[in-house]
Amino acid sequence: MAEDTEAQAGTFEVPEYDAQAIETKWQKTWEDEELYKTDTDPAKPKKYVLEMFPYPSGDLHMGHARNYTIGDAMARQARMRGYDVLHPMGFDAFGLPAENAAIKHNTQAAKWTHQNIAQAVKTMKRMGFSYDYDRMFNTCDPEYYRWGQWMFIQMWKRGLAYRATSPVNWCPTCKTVLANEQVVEGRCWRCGSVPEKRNLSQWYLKITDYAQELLDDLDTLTGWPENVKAQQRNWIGRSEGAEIDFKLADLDGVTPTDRTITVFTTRADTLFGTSFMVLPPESALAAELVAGTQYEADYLKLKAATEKVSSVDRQGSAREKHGVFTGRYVVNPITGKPCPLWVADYVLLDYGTGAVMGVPCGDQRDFDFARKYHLPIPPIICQKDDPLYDRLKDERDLVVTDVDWDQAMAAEGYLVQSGEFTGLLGGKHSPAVAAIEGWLQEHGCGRPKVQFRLRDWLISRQRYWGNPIPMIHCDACGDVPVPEDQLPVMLPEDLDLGAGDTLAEYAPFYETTCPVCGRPAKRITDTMDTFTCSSWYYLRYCDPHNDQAPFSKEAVARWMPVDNYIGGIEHAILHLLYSRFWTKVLRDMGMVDVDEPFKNLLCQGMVKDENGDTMSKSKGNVVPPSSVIEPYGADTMRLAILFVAPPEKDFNWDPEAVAGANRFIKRAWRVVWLLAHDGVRGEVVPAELSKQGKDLWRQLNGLGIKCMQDYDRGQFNTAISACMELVNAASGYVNAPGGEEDAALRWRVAHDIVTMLAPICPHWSEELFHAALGLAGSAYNEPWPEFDADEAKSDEVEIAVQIKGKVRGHVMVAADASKEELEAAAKEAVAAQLEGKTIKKVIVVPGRLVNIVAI
RNA sequence: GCGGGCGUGGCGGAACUGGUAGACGCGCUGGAUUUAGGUUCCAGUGGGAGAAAUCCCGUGAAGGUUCGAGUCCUUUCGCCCGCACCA
Repeated sequence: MAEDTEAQAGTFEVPEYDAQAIETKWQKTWEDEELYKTDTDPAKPKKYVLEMFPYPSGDLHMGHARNYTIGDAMARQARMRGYDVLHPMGFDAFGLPAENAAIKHNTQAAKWTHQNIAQAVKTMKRMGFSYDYDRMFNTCDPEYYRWGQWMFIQMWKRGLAYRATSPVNWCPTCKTVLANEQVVEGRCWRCGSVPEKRNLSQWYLKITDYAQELLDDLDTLTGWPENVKAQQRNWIGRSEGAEIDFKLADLDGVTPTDRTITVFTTRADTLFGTSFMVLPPESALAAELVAGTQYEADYLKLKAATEKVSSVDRQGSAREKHGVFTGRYVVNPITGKPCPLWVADYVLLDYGTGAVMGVPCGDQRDFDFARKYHLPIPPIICQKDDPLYDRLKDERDLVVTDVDWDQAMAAEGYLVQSGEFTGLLGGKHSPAVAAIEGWLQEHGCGRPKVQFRLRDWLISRQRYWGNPIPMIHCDACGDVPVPEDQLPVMLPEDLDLGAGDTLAEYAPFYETTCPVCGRPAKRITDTMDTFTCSSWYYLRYCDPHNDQAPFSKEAVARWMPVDNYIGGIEHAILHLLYSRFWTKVLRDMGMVDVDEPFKNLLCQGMVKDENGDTMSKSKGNVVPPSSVIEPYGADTMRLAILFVAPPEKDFNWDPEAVAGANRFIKRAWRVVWLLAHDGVRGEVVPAELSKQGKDLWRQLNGLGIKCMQDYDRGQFNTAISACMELVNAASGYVNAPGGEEDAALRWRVAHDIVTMLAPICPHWSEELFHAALGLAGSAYNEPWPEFDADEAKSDEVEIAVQIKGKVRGHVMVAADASKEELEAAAKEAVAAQLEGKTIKKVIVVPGRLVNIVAI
């Protein structure tokens, strides 16, 4: 009988691995059978796996391929592990590139967009991604953007959407305003132009209402990478301090008036050191105070100069500060002394109160400014070992002119010349801060204040290809929302962008009547930032065909939050912060029950070229996915991408690594065929296996468990390496197989290899599942194999014998040896080296090592 | 300046809660198959010494805790990323 088996194995010819034929065949079958339709079995636990949807600017690139391969492996694995899986895909279809392409090629933005989408979908299908295409939508579909408009109106009703006039970032190239988040390193996030400051009437969403919660809830996001959370904390920029009221002095420069100017500071402890106050050039108050005075001309010059200097130049130059005196004074509330009121370009209008108390001793910027304009630098903080401390600690109001500093004092130190507070320890959150804030509050001229760096989200864009803001401006009634039964405000698709048509000048769009008074009125022609569209798309996937509401509460309750969200780090602030905000707003509207939309976040690393440079069309170093799919197939591509590095790390494209992945897939193909052809489906009885069969069985269980744990951790590279080890072991077995007694084992190992690799190489697995294993149905629906940790243990293990922590030998012992037996065996193994030494202590770690402490 | 992360062979990377550092792969070396190249298969591959058993050194550097440290603590050097005149 055994002879027969061997003879068969010898003559059996393994079919060739033809990736192209296999992949096209199964892709068609999967589509015909709707294999990836979302499960709806409430008895099962759910898993929502989502990859950040793409902007359809052309075909998919390597970054997309990596992103979606990671998500697909997660989704497939979850399904096989018994989860009800939601794994959708769609397109973030509004945006400037489509509009620019339409202008350039004299076509329509919609047409260009849909062509790109068609191509991208084709590539997604070619990659074998398991999306539920029935749930696919594009944000430019009226059925989708309708609800974005509806949500805007709900926010408007709640006071979370508003219109305001203020200095905004205007990109001269994109011809639209930008949100703060979209000005990256002082430049437009999309085109790199330096935005201008313009004073415009724009629409905002009140994200600042949620600043504290957005910050606090970051602590609950244990499944998010630290750097993303850090970036968001940074961006929200919470800072604890105090507001302090200074009275504006009368024209005599001494007598306090009724007008106050309030500053924000985190360093109330340095109040005694305030020698001037600064307003920003844009300040309306400053303009008013200098109007008609001798100081006005200089002020206007500074204001004009500041407007001209871009934010990039402001950072790039040596940061020289410019200022002018206003001719007026303010009164320091704690000393009663007058301080000159200046205007300077280093103060920001929109942070804090837009006014700063100048403390040159404690702040480098104030110090630089004081030096340049010869303002006093009163010492109010120093170290106890500084001779200055002894000189000043008991004196009051000493004018010190002989200090020889070239920079402000260290942030922490002891107060001097600070009245009753002299001697207290000063610094951020110091006793001195608390004491002086207490004094201010008691005297009614100050109060604690929490300040955020985060500004409201500017969402209006002066562009065509976006979701129209559903508002109407009526001269009589003001801004009124479009009635909800008239939604969506349809974006007209017959504009001739090539000829310069814009929404603002397109009468058929903007001409309307006021829904309140019925008189002629004008539609708002701004569209919404595309990030509004991507702020809730993950909710729509839960219920994509709903035409009564954006989604049903039940559907969202079933699937949210997203369990695994995968995408690029470039959205660390923009999309991920906006989506968190949007979710919280919808929660407060009673539409969703979750506080946070994304439970686990994975920011995949970049795919760079062979030299470590980012791939780009202009550099000509782009490796398109097709260059791998065509010669090797999608499965090799997927395997290579996941194996070469952990998902969150950048990696350099390496053709050798791809060839290696292809080598493995072919080797595994052969091994599976040989095992399966010679195996029989049935229960493995470990006790009856051949010797080499027992070894293989043990390894199967051990590696199966390791592989599963690695999948759970999202460590695909090591999950694959476990599969490789198993294939290596099986390959060794095939070269010297056991007999009939191993038939069930052979089949089982073949089956498990196919199953364990199914999330990564789905076509390869599906083909073997049917052709080699002779099974019906789909490998995608195959339950994950069960492994037994006990079966992974061998009877004997090799343990290390250490002397004082250094490995000095190895010894084979029974796996279930007692500590005493281990110790005895270890001592024997290194007896020679223990000679003449005294054993102080022996540490026994069963299954691993024995450490003998001997001197 | 503030915040986050990372330093392991020739390379990508393993080592999950301290327990035999370098799994797995790439590359390289030798061998088999082949007319040859390629493919495939077998063996080897951190550095140093040695014929070998074996020994010494090794996770950016220096200290520390521990029977034992890539892993924990302190200091330090280097690199990457984010924010930045935010008061």
